[in-house]
Amino acid sequence: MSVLAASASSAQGSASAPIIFWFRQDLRVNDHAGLVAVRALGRPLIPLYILDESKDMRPLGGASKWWLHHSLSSLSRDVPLVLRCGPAAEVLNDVIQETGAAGVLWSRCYEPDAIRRDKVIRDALSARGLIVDSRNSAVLFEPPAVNNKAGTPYMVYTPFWKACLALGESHIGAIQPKVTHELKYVNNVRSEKLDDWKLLPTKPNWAAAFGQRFAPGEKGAHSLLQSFLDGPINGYKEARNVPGSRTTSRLSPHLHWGEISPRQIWYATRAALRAGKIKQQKDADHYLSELGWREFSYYLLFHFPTLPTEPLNPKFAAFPWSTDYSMLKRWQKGQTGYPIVDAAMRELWQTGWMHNRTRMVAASFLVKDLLLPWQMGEEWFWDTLIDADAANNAASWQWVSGCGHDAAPYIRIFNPVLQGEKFDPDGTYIRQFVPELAAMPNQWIHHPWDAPSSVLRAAGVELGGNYPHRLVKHDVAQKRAVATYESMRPQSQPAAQRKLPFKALSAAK
DNA sequence: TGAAATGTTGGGGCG
DNA sequence: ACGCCCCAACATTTC
Repeated sequence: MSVLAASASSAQGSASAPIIFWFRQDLRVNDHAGLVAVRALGRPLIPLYILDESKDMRPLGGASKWWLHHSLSSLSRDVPLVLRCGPAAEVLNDVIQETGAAGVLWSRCYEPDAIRRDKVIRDALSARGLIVDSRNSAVLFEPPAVNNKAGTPYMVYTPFWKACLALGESHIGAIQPKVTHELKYVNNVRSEKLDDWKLLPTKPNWAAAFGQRFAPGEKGAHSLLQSFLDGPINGYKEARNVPGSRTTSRLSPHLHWGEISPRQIWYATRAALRAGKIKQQKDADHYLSELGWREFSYYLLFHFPTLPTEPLNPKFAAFPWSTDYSMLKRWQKGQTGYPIVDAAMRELWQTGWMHNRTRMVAASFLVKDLLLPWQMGEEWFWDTLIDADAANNAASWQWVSGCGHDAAPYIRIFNPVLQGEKFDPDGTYIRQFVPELAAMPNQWIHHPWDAPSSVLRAAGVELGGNYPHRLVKHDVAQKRAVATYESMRPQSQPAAQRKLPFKALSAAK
């Protein structure tokens, strides 16, 4: 240690001292502003990934770990990645000590625990005279750049996204060149073995089917984007709602880990539109507006750091949630008796991913039909989704629950039968993930409890046997939800007063 | 990114 | 041929 430390301190001031790039949720080498900044410094690079499982960071979900393993494995084919585990501040100190590094660069994160951690690290390193620098790599529009006239955060998606679009492509900036082949690397830095981190499940290997659907890593992300823009984006505005079809881009996990940047998606989509590969502007606009929802989620999490756990609307703190957790288990296992909900939850369990339409249906069922707290759904999704993302997950659960940023003036309750009939009319999705219903005719597959017993028998379905009875009757549950939610609604007050709780919340931040 | 209730319209059956 | 009724399909309103 003493020899290393001595050489370290002498090298630290010199122009040849290496620089650490700390990879986090930017696991790519293209369009990477941080790596371009490393090139500008002209110093040898130590590409570092830290597995930080300390208590002040939210632990990764199981499915996220699976993805991370493969993503790191992919990234380490492009750069000689150094792997370390431990509290980030300590690991960075160790690597600086060992190598005499002149400083650390990273891409900014927007999760509250990451912001807190990064600020501590930034302050400590710069107090020691080390180089510290961070860039945006994760969003088109960083939260502080988007402001309304009143100086308070936007609380409704549409005006938010309009304000973003008004900032324009000059704000989004140009794609950054790939620079990894121009960099020199420090190649004798101690690294842990990825396999030793045991990020992959073993007994049982519940991720067995994940790899059939997804190819983690930067290359996988770009081939997915290209194949999406080569076809399925045409008709996207409507077809995106059909869970039994392959009509969404499925880029969410790649986006979460930064294997592809929203900027790359933005420009590729615009280019495809100009080239005539995308026939209708509305399909391109709608696809990009989905990136807008992601931006909005990051924006909300930035302005409201308690978003993952506390309802945005403070009235909901006193919501009389159910405590029947046996129902939670049935929901998690896809045993609710509602075919579209069960298909959704089993898709999640089997593939680590769930279609956007059925995320809304399944989430609405947990919160509105079962009256179970949305935080429990948020936690389950966090653990089981390969695209688990603190901002998207929290914002979406709050939207579904009606305690967040949904602009609708009514209580939005999804009817699982109607949603099934509307978006999975021939039962393709249900047949895929709820095989015990595969032989049910279209007419009954979304509500088998109404089917004549002869139909059930012919399809080999026994309600309460190989497929469960409904946990609740939706019409009854719907009325119960309306009655319960009614107590959360503001009494008939002037509109100006109704907005007060939100203003007070943002001012107090 | 909802659902149910209510309103409107237009075609076909039928006296 | 005409008016009336029924009702499906679609549109609008309401919560």
